[in-house]
Amino acid sequence: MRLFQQKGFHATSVQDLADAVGLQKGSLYHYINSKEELLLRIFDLATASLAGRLEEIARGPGSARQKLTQAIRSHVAVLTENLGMVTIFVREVHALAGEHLERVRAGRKRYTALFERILEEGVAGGEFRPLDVKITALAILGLCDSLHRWYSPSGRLHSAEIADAFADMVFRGILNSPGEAGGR
Amino acid sequence: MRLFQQKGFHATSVQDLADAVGLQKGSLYHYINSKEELLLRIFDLATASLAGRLEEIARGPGSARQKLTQAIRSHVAVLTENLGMVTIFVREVHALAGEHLERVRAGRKRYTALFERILEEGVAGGEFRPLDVKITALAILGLCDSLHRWYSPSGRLHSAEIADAFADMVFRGILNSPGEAGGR
Amino acid sequence: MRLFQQKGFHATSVQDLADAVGLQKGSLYHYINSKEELLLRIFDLATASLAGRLEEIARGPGSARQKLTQAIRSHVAVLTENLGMVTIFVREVHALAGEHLERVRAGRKRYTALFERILEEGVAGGEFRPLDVKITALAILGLCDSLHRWYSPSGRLHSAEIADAFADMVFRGILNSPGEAGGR
Amino acid sequence: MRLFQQKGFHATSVQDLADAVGLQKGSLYHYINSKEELLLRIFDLATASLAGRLEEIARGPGSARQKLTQAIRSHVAVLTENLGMVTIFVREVHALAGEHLERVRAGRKRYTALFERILEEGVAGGEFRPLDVKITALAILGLCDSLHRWYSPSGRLHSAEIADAFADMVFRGILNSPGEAGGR
DNA sequence: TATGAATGAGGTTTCATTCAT
DNA sequence: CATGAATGAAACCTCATTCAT
Repeated sequence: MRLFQQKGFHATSVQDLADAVGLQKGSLYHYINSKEELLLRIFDLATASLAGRLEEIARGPGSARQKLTQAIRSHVAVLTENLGMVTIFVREVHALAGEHLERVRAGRKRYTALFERILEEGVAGGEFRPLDVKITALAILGLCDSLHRWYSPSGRLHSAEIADAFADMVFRGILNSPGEAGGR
Repeated sequence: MRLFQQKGFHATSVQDLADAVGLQKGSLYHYINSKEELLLRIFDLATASLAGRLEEIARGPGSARQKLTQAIRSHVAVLTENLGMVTIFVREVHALAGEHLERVRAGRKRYTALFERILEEGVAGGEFRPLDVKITALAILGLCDSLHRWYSPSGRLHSAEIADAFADMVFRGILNSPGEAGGR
Repeated sequence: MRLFQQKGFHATSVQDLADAVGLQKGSLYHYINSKEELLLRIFDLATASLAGRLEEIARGPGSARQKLTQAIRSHVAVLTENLGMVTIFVREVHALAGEHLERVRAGRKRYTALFERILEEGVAGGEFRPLDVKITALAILGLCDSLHRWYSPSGRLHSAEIADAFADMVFRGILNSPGEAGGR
Repeated sequence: MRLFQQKGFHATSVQDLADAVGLQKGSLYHYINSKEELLLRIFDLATASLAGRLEEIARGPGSARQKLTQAIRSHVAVLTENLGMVTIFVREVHALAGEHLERVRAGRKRYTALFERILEEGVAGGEFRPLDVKITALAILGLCDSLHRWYSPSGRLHSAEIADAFADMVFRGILNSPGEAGGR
């Protein structure tokens, strides 16, 4: 992961990988079938990490706002705890091909769909404004994913704070509207 | 651009490029010095396209809210009109190296800084809530850039509509707050 | 060595080298890092072969004339025993670049310096006429190196005979001076 | 010549040559038929420069010693006045092929043969010791050619002085033989 | 006389992968 | 479990040369 994140998938050679784990190139092939398969494993891992918590949240109790707050927190947590993994997840989709690509795209679609469902609930229940849920779901994810460009574990902000800032932005926007004061 | 967008930079061979323009591999090198230089040109073009309009907006008159609305519109317009170019811009930064990488990163930083400046104005003038402008700027851009994952010129939504939806989201969030009704 | 000697470094392709050792082009790169590195190895080998014996001779006992005789014999021996290597050494210096070139030039300089030292000793001790030792050292080496243009292991003259002929020439010149009769 | 001398024939591209004369690559081909032909011209020029004076000297009057002195002077003069040309002449023979190579080798052989004839005269007339004239001719040329490794037009020694030093070395060797004092 | 676009072969090198040991 | 030699395709790039304009 470290290598794929730092150098990119194509720029990382099997030799680099072997060096990193202290093996010869050939020996690596006892553990993987191909370099692409290794990438796929990372994608599967990322997909599972992301989807795991979110499904519970989506199915669970609570208002749409509460669910979305939790979903954002969960998403941000996975991102901050697995920065390398998620960077790869965001950046290297097009390094996959054929079936592998399909599999990953399907996983992504399912994940986005969970966000869409929460948004639909909120719109239906009047909590959220009438929204284009498809676009909004992607926009929220795009907003959160911006993290991978600046987040550093040693930075000043912690995962929870970032998640709250993002949630604030998503729910209330950036305008200074005196009418509604904080409160979640 | 088409090839880099569809296959990715590394997966596009010079042979592919030559075929696409109906030349021999070698002949291509009358027009470029290296494959990376070709990518760099795309980045420079993208940087210029994005920064061009934004600088006028940031310097121009109007409230912070008006400026940010225009900035988002401009950004979205460039994205929708140059989907291929921007996709490359977003995806292939790490295919550059050394000086080239520095140049592009610097361009990006300047662009983000313009957004930050508008946000600062808005916060100082009380238009916007107190915000972490750095994070918010990146979040807004991340939100807008999500476009490149789903936008199609032949789709149902036009550039301006999308920009307005994004601006709404950025300013007012997604909550159904009866207090503040639309109005920009 | 054979190929570099026969065709010259630039005219020898990696394909030629691979064919010669019965490998694929790519396989060759398990043993070398680059074609130039291969050339460098030959230079290092030649430098070592030449310098090895000469240092002992220069440091050892004996008159300057004895030392120079031995030095010429040693030089000629290395030449005749490693004709290919030395031909490359003489001909292909300018195929190296940067650090490599420096390294080889430094080695050459050290080697020439040993000849200069012997000449200085001889001049100081009155054995040799007052000489420009720098020029004379190079001239002697140039004289000896002419070998690589005509020597053949199967030829009529053996290494030792050639060395003696060269030494005679160097010490006594070609004039028929009845005063000094042979004798070394 | 400058380029071939500085970078070597193979390392000099037709582009380099065109740049140096302020033309486009294509335009150069109004003046030459091929890069190799250009090299050949240099060889022909060098051959002519060297052979020109020497033939007169060899045919002319005078003792063998006088003729050889003049031959060395002439050779050294051509070298010092055309350093680039001669460097190429010495270094790049193997860049030629086929007929061209034959032509140059033949020219060289004729040139060496003139030296051999002078040596034969000297040996027959008792001026020179009994010598292997073939080897000696090449040795003398090797000795003189060493010039191209260190001579600089701006250096301290002039062509004539160098030629005299070489002639001294060739005739009398380097030994301090009190019997024969200088005198040419 | 000069251009510069185009060629096409060939250059060196890298790479993911295989496999006998 | 590990090696490392070997593969062979493909990568990017350079080059001498040609030719219509």
